[in-house]
Amino acid sequence: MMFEVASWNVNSLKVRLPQVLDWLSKRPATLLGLQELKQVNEAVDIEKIEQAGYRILANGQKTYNGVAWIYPQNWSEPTDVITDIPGFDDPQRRVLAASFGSLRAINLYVVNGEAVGSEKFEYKLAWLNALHDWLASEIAAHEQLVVLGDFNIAPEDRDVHDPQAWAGKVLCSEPERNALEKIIALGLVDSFRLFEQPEQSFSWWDYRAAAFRRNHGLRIDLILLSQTLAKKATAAGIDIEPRQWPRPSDHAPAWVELNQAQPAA
DNA sequence: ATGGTAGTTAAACTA
Repeated sequence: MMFEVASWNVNSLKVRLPQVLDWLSKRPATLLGLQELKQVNEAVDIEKIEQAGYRILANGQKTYNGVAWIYPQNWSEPTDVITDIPGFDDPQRRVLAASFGSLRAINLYVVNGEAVGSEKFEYKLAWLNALHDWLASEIAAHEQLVVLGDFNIAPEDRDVHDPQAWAGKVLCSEPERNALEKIIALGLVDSFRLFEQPEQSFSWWDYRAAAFRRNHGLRIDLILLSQTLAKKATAAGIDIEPRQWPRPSDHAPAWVELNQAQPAA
């Protein structure tokens, strides 16, 4: 009675949909959060997804951003869908919360932030601050909560291939890490660290400079669990195989296995 | 080495 929750920044769903369905074909009972769709909902190839036995709930945007849940066809329809941080005015599609039975699932594409001190960096911190306040109420309301996505923050130095080179830089800087710590301190657990992991485990590698071949990566794709769900986690990891496929996303999928009946299966 | 690559969209923007 297990299922899996996973997170994958696909950097264009149009390009990567075949890879997504290929990846899911080997792990059928999976709730998959996608980021960087780079397409509007109307452009998503729903037929291909349904042929593979899945459904999609999307919050898309043209060219940039966009998030979605892909869930098994035999699950009941998601409810209580939220597509924005409440009260935070933002034209960018970065948030998708939905309930699958008693499972509350929040999918995030956190602002990248460009460079410490930039305008986009200030937007990132404001966004994270608003996220924190919203998640406080979500955690209070839902015992079984998963918050996942591309956080664009490496939580600790062990999540960075060269901590000295990245020290103080965007994705690793203190203000970002503090904001993430504050969110986790609301009562969430980084599922990846519940289990022993290989050193130098990363989820994102720059396309440039042969970064993947040299494992010059960062772990910025996270699956955070509420205390109740953390107790049900039986394994977690990052699957680097799709990063080795032709024409890959620059991110690899992160996953966690939960010892629990599938929502409304 | 302030480079390099990838996606979208049509020269520039974002990552």
